[in-house]
Amino acid sequence: MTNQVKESFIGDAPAPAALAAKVRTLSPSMTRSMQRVAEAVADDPAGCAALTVTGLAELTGTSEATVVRTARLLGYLGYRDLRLALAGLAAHQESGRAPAITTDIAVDDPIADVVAKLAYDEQQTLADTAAGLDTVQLGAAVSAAATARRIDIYGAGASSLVGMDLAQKLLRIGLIAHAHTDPHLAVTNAVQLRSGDVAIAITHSGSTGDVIEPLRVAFDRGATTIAITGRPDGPVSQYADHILTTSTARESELRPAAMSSRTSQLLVVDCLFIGVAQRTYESAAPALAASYEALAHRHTPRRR
Amino acid sequence: MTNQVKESFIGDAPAPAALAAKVRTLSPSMTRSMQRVAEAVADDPAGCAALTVTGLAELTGTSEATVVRTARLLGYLGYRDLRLALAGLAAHQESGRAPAITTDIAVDDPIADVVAKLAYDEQQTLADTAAGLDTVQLGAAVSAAATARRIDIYGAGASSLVGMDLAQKLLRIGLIAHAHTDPHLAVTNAVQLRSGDVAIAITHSGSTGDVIEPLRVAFDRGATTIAITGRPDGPVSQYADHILTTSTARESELRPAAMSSRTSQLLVVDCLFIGVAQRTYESAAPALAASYEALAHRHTPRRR
DNA sequence: CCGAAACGCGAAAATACCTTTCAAGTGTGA
DNA sequence: TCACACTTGAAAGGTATTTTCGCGTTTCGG
Repeated sequence: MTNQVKESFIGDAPAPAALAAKVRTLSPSMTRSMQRVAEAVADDPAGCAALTVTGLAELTGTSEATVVRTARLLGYLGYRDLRLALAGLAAHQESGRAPAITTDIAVDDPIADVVAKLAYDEQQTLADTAAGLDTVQLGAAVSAAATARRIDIYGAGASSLVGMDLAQKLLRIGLIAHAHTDPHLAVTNAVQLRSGDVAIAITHSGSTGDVIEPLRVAFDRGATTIAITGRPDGPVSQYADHILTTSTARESELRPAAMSSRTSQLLVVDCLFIGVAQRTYESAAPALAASYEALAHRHTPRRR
Repeated sequence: MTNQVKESFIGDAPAPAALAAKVRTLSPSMTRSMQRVAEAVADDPAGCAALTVTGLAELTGTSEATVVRTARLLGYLGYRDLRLALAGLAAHQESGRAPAITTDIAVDDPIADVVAKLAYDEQQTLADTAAGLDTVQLGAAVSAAATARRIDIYGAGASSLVGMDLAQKLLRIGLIAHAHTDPHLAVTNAVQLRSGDVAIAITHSGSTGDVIEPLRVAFDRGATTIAITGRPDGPVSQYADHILTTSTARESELRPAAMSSRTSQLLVVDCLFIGVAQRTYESAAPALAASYEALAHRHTPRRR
């Protein structure tokens, strides 16, 4: 039995092009030696594809066991599987050579460079997120949200804004959505949830207690729970029926993780929203039109 | 001895994409069973890449030995080598069918296409924004904000979230910033502003009365005013000392302008923030570190 | 039509490769 | 300082691939 689908609960998408991104996402949860292996693989996929387990183990100064463990963590069945993916990736990058080297944003960068670097980084983040997003999970999340009686959203800090953004949009197409910012009220409200309701937790770190707690309660109450997180192996996933992974961009001193993760989260949220809007098109379209119409009156006429 | 170069006089190049052609060329010099194997490989490279020698042997009704012999004849070191090449080839042809990401998002697009299109659109928006952003205006805005006694931010609807995002970040580096959502309170507060203060209005349409009004008051009071808008010719610009232009992405029925403008606004806001952080690095760095430290304690430990 | 030689082919042995287990090493918190 | 949990590589255990070997078949000269 070669093709058994022994999918792992954590990372399961074979990830075609987004390997580098995946390495970055999972890197924090890796041990030192695993990181060495992952790094080698991300650095030179083509080269590694030519190596056997033993070869890669020697190259990275680790053992075969570690190599296999790393492959598993990255979502593959084993090293053999990873190697095949690597071969595919190598063929890919051979055709589309994109150098695009960007250095970190420095304190003394002129403003024009800041704009360019920031824009490039965010574009990269979007590409990574799109590539790494599990469409099956997303589809499931969309289905749940589209038919939900009510949707509760939890987020803290920067993520709370993403939650509000989602809530705003869902409300616009006539769904009952609410973004909670107060953790106490969130829990209090979560108790009211039951099967047929949907709870969405947004946390980059995957371990924000204030967000996990209401999700846990919702989960226990039988609601369908969704986690949007950059750490799919984090505690939040315990209570999530569907996990949507955001990508982790490089962060620097001037650009904390909270900031770069937002871009990724917003893309995921937008996808979720569009998906839901598609499913509920009959009611969504008129609702959108109506809200647009209502807003038009709040604009002052444009002077020419 | 695995890698002995027992060269075959006929074909020796690993043949990247021209596998089908090679099969046809070599076909006459193959025995019947080898032809069956070669045919299977040429027909469905991706499928074969997923099979082991044994699997492919069974599929073609031949033996492992024959499969290996065929691989050799095709110019590979063995079946393992062929399989890797096959994987690469499969990845290639997969990338061939792009989901026509330039078209609008349709109601019946599969979820995977939605993700691709959305990501592509947002990337485009970022590029446009970065290209169209006036760095002189941005520099001036940064200077004003970096030295401001206090910063008030106005936004309505989706833009209010962008305002909050900016306020959150400025607060994190020790500046006094406040994002107003209530138009009445915004005006009431704007009255307090004076020279040395900064007011920022965020409006995509450039004509949102609720946002223009407080900016006007601030302007009249002598504060430095900044407008972040997609319509630099709109009414809001009358009262803005510095205008930062966001780009307008294509909008469609499923994707209202409010949604696509957000990406652009956030990039501008990020640039503004980074600029300010650079200028106030001495105080910003420790403040960032402190807020990071404070948050660390709100994370539940990660289960391994 | 017959027999010998060459060839095609697959079963099974041999090998290389991958995976799992396990125990020793290492750091960490009480 | 001890106990505990986590890392890690060595080695055992399985699979997949390659090689060997010999049987059956075809071919061709007599």
